[in-house]
Amino acid sequence: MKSLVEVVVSNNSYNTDRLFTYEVGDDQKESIRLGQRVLVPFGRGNKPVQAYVFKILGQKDTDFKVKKIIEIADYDPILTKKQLDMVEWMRENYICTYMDCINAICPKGIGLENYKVAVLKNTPKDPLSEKEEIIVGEIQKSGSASIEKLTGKFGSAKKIISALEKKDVIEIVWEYKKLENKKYVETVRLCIDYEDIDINIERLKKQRAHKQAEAVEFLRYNDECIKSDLKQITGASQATIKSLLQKGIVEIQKEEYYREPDQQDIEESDIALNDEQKAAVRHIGKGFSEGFSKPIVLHGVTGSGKTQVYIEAIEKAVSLGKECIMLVPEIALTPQTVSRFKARFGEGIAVIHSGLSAGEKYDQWRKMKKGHANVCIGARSAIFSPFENIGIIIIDEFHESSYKSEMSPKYDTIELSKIMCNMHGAGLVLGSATPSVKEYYMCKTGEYDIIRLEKRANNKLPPKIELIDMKREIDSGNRGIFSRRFLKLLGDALERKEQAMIFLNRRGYSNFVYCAECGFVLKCKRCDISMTYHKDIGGVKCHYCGHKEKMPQACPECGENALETGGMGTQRVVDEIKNMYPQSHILRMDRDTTSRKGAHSHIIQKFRRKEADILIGTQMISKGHDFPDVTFVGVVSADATLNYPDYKSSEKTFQLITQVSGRAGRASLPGVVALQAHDTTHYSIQHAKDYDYEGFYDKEIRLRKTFGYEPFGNILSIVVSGRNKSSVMNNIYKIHEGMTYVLAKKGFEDFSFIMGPSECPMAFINMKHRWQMVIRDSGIDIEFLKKIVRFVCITKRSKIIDEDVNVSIDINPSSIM
DNA sequence: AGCACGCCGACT
DNA sequence: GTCGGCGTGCTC
Repeated sequence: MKSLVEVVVSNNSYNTDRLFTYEVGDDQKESIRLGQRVLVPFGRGNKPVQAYVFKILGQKDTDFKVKKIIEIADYDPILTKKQLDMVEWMRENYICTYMDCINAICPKGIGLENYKVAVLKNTPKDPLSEKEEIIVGEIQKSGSASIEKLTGKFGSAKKIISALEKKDVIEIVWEYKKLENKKYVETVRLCIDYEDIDINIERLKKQRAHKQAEAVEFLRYNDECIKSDLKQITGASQATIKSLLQKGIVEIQKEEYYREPDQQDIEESDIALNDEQKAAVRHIGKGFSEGFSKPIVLHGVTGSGKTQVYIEAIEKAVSLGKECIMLVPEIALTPQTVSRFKARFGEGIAVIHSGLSAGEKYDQWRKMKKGHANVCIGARSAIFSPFENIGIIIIDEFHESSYKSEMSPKYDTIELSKIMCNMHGAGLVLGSATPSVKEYYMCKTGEYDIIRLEKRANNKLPPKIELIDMKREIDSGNRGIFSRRFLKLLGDALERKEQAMIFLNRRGYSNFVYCAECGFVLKCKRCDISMTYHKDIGGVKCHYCGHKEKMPQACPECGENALETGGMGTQRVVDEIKNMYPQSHILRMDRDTTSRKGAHSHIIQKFRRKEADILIGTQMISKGHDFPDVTFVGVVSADATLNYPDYKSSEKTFQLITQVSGRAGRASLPGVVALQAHDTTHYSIQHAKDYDYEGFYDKEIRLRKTFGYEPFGNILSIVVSGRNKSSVMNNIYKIHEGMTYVLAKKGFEDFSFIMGPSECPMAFINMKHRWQMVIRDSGIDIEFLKKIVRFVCITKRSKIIDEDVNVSIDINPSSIM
């Protein structure tokens, strides 16, 4: 009988994606716990690897040999018990490995470095060669030497080392080093009595230790000074402080320090709630006393003050001693929300988003883990906050596609939130002005609760939306980007010294470059995508792989000097507006102008301070920002996103128009929206124009039902990608074959629910060919389907699929391009 | 993944 | 006869 545990071993191999049994040593029995990180010998070479304790089996016997845990890596479990359950669930449902899930949940920066070292074993029986002597000497110097260093130092070390090993002179063993990315702040303080300070200073001066005397002088009035500050202010060096330390004059204290990512200006804004908001807070609050039975959708028009409702609900949870998670689409985009939360909850806030470095993320994680933060605000990965007792999870703008992960595991944050809430007995609030059709359907069927906020918080009417038919504009001779009405409304706003926003969901200057002579279109060398012209850099860029090139002088195909640009992007809009309104100050916000850290909030701040009249941008300008002086919003091409071969494109268009329109007239001034479109008859544009969510929903849900899309059915996509096209094709067919083989064995004859294999609509991206299979769950149980996909693509992966391709599995993908 | 084992060709 | 090339398969 041995004391046994089951662990998940940390390596990214599909072949080791299962639980392994290890023995717990007698000295470890006391401290072993679920979710802990341990170090285990693994494989034939007994290489030490990290592992995570998933099950504690207790006293058991096994019919196979077990190894012993080397050590417990950290006393406090990295994963909570609930997170372990979450890992199991994700692995099962998103068809991925244990480690895919653990990597998504755990912060980076707690790692392990492995290396082989040579140590001396026996004194040699026979005399050694000259080279062997050198190596042995090197090992002797410090008792052990890493193989890597030895081979780096001496070219032929590898051969000699193995010869020495064979002679039993040395032994190769594994060593490891724990990598910890903690930041400490060191504070210096005097540890002599106040009365003795002068005596000490005198003594130091006599010793001609002026720098030290100066430092002591400074500390007399500034006790507990941060070491780096002390150095900077008094000019003291490391040596100065060290000798003071040795003389026993000062002491240094190490404290854990949490890097605080962005020190935003914190603005206090305590707004009194209106009746609707109060009712919403009451409704949510009821859950804390009566229990939360179902998710709550908070459907509030833009500007209805949803954030204030969130704050009140979180306040309530905090006062009950519970923890809260507040999810936002992309935190870098909503600094205002963060600062409002910071104003209300102060130090107890942890902030997680993609702009943070690994170290900063780790710090925020520890802050929560240690209970120094009880509210986490962040992008989708904040759902993995290591809280033990969650009271409420809020997802703001929950319809946003950024809540679906792009990387394996391709999780759906809303789905995970539901599971988390069930485990913690917490409430789930989904807020949006434009709920996704799927979730709204759940409200209709009664699976979700719904609260409506129909009034804008300031009681203002929403801005009037004017729909402008660009076809008619062309017919009447205007071939420009902007209609006359658009320019009139923009000009009016500028004349009144108010601000304007212009939205176009495409960056760059123009989205394709073509030859007027032969019709050739410039495409990316790495992708099968047309290049976008960027006037500011005088070159073309590929928006899929980031590849940049100079703009060619002549057509690469026919050699004629006839290259022209077509289509438009934000840069061209800026150019044209600048031409028409030379006096106006224009800011552009898109991925090109915000790539630098902090550039995003810089632009926002500038526009808020009214240092510019017009803000031109993409998606980024559409959400969350509150600019009180914006009275005009222009949408250059409302139907641009409508023609994608994607079943969600209508929904996305409706949402985008509604969100953008909501930017106008948020304060006392009335707003107006100019909506330009070539196809003005489309239902998503028509309903968006009238703020008619219900009308849009009715139409959309009928279409979804007809075609069996969400929420009436599920889609599972398998994409194989790789550099070698024939290998990609070969492998997707092997997966297809593997699946149909298993299905046939289970009695299936009709495989019409599997579409493809076929080339992806975007068939070549970043030097990789892409082929896909799209599977619908009509006539087959989705859980059964997942099991088969797992068997073929994960369990039997190395038997079926070649090494040179990547397989990506996505359940209900947000797009099948 | 990463390592050991093992089977084969090129060399002392 | 032996060294080391990489193909194969296993990891508690």
